[in-house]
Amino acid sequence: MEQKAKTARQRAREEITEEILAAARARLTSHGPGELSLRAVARDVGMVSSAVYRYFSSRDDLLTALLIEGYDALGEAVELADRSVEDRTDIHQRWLAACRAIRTWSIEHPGDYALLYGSPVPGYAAPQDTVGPATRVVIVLISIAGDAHRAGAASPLPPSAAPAEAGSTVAAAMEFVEAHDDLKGPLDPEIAVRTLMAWTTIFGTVSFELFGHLVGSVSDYDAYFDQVATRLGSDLGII
Amino acid sequence: MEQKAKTARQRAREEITEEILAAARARLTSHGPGELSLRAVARDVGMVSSAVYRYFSSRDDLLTALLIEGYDALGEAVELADRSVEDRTDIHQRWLAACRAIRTWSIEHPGDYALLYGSPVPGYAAPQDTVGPATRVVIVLISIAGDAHRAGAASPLPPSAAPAEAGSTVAAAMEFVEAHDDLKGPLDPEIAVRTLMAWTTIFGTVSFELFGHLVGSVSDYDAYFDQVATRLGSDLGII
DNA sequence: GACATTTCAAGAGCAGTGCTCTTGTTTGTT
DNA sequence: AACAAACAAGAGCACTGCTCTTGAAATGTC
Repeated sequence: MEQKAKTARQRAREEITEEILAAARARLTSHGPGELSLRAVARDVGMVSSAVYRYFSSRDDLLTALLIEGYDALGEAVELADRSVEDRTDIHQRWLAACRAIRTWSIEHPGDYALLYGSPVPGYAAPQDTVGPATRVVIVLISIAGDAHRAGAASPLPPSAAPAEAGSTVAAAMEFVEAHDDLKGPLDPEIAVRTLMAWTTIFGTVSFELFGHLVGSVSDYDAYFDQVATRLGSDLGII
Repeated sequence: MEQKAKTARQRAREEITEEILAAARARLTSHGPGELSLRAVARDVGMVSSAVYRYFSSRDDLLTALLIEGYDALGEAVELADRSVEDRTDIHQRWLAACRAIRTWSIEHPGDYALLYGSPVPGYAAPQDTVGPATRVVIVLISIAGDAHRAGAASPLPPSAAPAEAGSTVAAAMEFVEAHDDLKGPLDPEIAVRTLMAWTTIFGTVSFELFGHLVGSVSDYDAYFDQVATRLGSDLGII
């Protein structure tokens, strides 16, 4: 029964916490993560800076909260994009939709993207709470690849010149996949390597686009990204 | 004749400029680019902060100088690695050496790497002076791919599901290559796309390793990188 | 050689930052 | 009503990038 009475203050706390996060998020899209000023977000929500420390024990703490929110938002966008393809056997469309969702979300949230996938603040180690949300994207990619191969897609062959021990280098990833409930069945080492590579290439492409490394090389970023995504799916043997 | 007299002061200027850059570079390796404090480097070289402004008109100016130095250092390391392969027809070794050089340099200079390929400071547009040094790495990769295909390597085929206009998306890159003196001959659009992709994947892999996104997925980073580099060369049709 | 000009280093100062500590007030519990 | 916990505000510390002013060198000119 004290829930309600308690909630009176707790609800205020949650609301203010949310207000702070919203203000921080708003500042994040215009400025970068490094420029996020705790005093500025405090002013935005009409507080004095020291009051914010009752809700977040440090600036890094605030960034961590934003980090988790960001990973979750991106993960949900990608999951939604995959789920939106009604014909679940249309691997090509599912793959393309997931890849495009990554890029679209990133372009729409450049500040968040820089926080998630840009250079981390030195001396700042992302706490364990972030790894769960952070894996949502790659889980979507892996499940698409897994569905494709369970449906009969041929596994890509390792190049003849490849160093021998392909599987052992990504053993951790394969363990993770097999321990994950939503991903059924074991994972071919070659597919594991290829999916990791594809994941890396997608985010490398988005990073290069957002950070300006493709200026002068790529003229049509939308078309280029589709070309990349298609080749990645082809190299994975799934489209 | 006044060169010597003038040089007395100018040489001191150059030396101090170099000292500042060295101190900044030293601080860069331990802390990140965002944390680079102009006042701290001033203290390191025994000056007061305001004196530094005689040598660099702003903090961004200092960062730009470090940016150019970094691109040049990385470019030179990669060029050297390629040149060190005596048998110029051994494309496999050249490709692997160049790829490994990128990773090795990046791991040895994480601060510089974050400056070059991490999230840029918002509102900071890299000036034109940086694009020359910045292209040195990709030029090495393109020249290796070009040598391979001139020596008879088969061009990779675009995937059957690929969107039609492959070449037009990377027309700018192809123009750049054809205008570049050290790169002889025109460039197959498919090779252009594939080389851009490989370049992206290499830096994506290094970024993911340095920024901690592969923790829990990859156990042996050296071996994993070699697996990636080999597959990239294979997808390019050059090894 | 004496004078004038430019270059340089230093200091003070401004507005901003993250963060801590103290003070007074509000809220919730007994 | 009394007490404890939670809270907002302010002052303050050490730091940042950057500007402006002051005084001292080094350089160029007569």
